Amino acid sequence: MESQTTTARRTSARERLLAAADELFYANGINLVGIDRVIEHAGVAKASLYDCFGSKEELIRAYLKGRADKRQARIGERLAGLKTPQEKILGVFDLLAEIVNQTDYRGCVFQRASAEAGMSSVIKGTCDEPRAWLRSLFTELAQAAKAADPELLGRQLVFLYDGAALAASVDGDRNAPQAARVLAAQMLP
Amino acid sequence: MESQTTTARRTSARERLLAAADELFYANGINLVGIDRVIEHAGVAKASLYDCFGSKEELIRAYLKGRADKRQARIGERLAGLKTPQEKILGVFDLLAEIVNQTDYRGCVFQRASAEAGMSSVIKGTCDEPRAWLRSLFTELAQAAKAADPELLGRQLVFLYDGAALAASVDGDRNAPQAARVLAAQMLP
DNA sequence: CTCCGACTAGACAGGTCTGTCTGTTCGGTT
DNA sequence: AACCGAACAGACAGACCTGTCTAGTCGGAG
Repeated sequence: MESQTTTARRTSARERLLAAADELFYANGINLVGIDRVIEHAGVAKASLYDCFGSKEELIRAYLKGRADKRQARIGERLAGLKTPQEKILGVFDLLAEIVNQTDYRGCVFQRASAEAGMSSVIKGTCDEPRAWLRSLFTELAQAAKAADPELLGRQLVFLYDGAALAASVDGDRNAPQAARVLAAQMLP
Repeated sequence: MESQTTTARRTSARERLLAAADELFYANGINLVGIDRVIEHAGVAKASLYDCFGSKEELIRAYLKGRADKRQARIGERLAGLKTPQEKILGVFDLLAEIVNQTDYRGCVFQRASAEAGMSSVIKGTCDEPRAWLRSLFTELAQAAKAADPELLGRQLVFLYDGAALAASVDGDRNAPQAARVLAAQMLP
């Protein structure tokens, strides 16, 4: 109990910073949000940010990592309730359909961060991981579904996923994931 | 003849600025490139930039417009040499395959600018035009190919186009357009 | 020859950015 | 009671940003 308070205090600033960064970075883009806005929104001193993270880049990395873990977990949960690999593949698009219909949806985090990244290999690399993970997932499911060329099918499914996410945010086509799902269903063996 | 020199001088600064902006904005992102870098790279005085364009945002708009016109013309030329709508649709992916294999390819201009745009409706809107144009093109070709649902097919083709461009730049998958083309070919009636 | 319009060079203002540093408060531990 | 670690407030440095302004150059047109 006693050490909980200490822990609560220590993580408190960190978690509030992470929550504020998550909100502001996603809503406005990582380059257009300054440190001052983050700490103000988090209600935290600037020194606390640099004690916890050391740099803005590291805060961004933590933000991206958090998003990646969350997405991975969410997809995992969804797929656990589905049986065939075909259902699981389509389930990813169903999940995307739910996500893009959230009012504050602003596009895929990793697509946007990659576009904003400039030459920072740290951020680029952090974005690559969840992208590679999704591609692997699709490829493995394609293999389980006995696709003729699982590797090709996996890549094509990623095209559809990315394209639908982009259309939903940039073009405002909120039904894009459904349209992508229709095509995905036709591709499955 | 005499007025050509005057015109040459007037457009000279403008064109050098546009060329420099095109190069730097595309290579580094519109938000990470400052005015000073543009004018230095163009070999032009700062006042000339503000005489020609009035603001950085307008320079960005001109850069995007130039890219949009160029892409549109390039696709138009390519499609003029092809006969059936099916060939034309696949021709767009063939052209994309050539483009992403350029060594300095850094992804779709409009995808990236959209991601960087923040709340500037000017830039957002300028990105929307070429995107809408491509979607219309695909939809019309789908209609000409007597697709069951041309509107749906058009959107799905855009998903593939965007997804392939993204995979080529972000994931370094330079064969993405070919993989997208294979799928596009299967979709056509 | 004189004037005009395009261009140049560069100082400047006013703001924002990241990151550092000083000094203080305060709860929990020893 | 003394101490320590975490968080606080906020000034500060140094860089960079956009945009404005002054002052001068130069070629061609009237």
